[in-house]
Amino acid sequence: MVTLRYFKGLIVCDAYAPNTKWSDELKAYISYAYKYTEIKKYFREEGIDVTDEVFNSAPPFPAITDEIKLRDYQFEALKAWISHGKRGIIVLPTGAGKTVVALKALASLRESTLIVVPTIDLMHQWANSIRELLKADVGEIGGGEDKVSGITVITYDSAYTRAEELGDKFFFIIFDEVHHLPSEGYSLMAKMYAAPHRLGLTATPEREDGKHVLYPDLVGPIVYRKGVEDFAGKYIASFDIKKIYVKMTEEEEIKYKQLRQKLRKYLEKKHITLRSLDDFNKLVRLASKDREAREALLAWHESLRIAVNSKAKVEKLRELLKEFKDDKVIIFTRDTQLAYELSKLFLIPVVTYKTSKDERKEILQKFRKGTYRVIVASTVFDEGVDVPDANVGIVLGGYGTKRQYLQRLGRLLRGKDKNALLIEIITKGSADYRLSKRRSFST
DNA sequence: TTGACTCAACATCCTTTGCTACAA
DNA sequence: TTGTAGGTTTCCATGTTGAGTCA
Repeated sequence: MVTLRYFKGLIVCDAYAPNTKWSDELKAYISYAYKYTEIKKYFREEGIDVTDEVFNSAPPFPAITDEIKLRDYQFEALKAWISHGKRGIIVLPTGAGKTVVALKALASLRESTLIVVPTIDLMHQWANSIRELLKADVGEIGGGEDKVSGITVITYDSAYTRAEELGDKFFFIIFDEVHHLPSEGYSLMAKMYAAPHRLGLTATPEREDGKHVLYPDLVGPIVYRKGVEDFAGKYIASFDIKKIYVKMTEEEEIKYKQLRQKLRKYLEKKHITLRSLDDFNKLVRLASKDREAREALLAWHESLRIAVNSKAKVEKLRELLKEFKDDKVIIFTRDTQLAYELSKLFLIPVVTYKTSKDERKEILQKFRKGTYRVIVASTVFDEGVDVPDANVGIVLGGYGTKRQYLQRLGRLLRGKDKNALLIEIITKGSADYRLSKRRSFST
């Protein structure tokens, strides 16, 4: 006879099982809570009786009304997840209804559920969807709210700081925007919850740091995947992508070359070749001690800024704003400085992380109503913000990641009646061109 | 409750154009 | 002569968010 208990993010048992280790402090074998299912299965297979006290304090599942109708692909996704033992990740593009699939899973499981989301905005959005679609009572934790219920929505940060206390209260855990999960702190959090049933949702599972390989251990494998190209024109708007190339001014080009030269000289001197991210990090480490390295790195930053924010882009933008004078347009920049400059120059509202909550809300509302036709944003809208439909997006600058690119495109695809257009303005012969190539759609 | 602050965590950051020292 | 590793176990900048604190 073996007893399984939960203690502060750990499963505690009085006999050995694979994945456990002896704890002198607790005088028992322990493991991170997420190994709960495996441990229990092991004892069962060994013919050992198990007294399971792990979920003794789980809140009851509330009364719900389930009238959710799934589209074909949503049903397929759900089926795939169930057939993988109710563990795994569903990849669907923005606007294809990931939330609905998750709510259907929740409604069919009827187990106490925790939904983990990256922002407070998303927390409220999920809670509202649950109230509307399931007519259920819902708890919220984060952003000043603190109510645990049989269905609870929580921020990643709160899920992390309160993992010890909440890890034994939910059988089912949903990670929205699951690409956040593999980071150091959050992956530890995922291990401290005992929930045997796990569902991850994202449009963009791949991470720049390669840590997406951790998914199978933390959540389960990718069980269903569809991209934006599978749905364009059907469930989300059809779209076109247009690239416009511009050149730096003579002045910019001279400055750009000077800065690049500075970087190159330093790299040559130190026999460093920038071939991988590791090489780059080497330079960053050097810059913390070596003044010359720091200057070389600053030169790199500055050269990138010049290329990404070139004057020709602004002039091209002026033309485009005239051309699309009847459309709803979002302009995306890489840094806040350019966002504010464009706001001043074209007299359009701007949203960055410096914009107050109230002001942001007001701007988005007016954009939704049509009072504002054009808005400019830095990288704030890249994720988790419910941005009203626009049909034209103009990218002046961004990262070299597919994730950001897809997320920005996703901002335009919410409404399916209009054809969306994403225009990228790129500075030729510069680092900006390489960034654009890296994030480019056709891999 | 709010507002203004600070702090911590997370994400991005590369692709050019083969050196030097040391061990086997 | 040929092959291989080249730093320490953390972070040059900027952008973004959530949580916590204090008035």
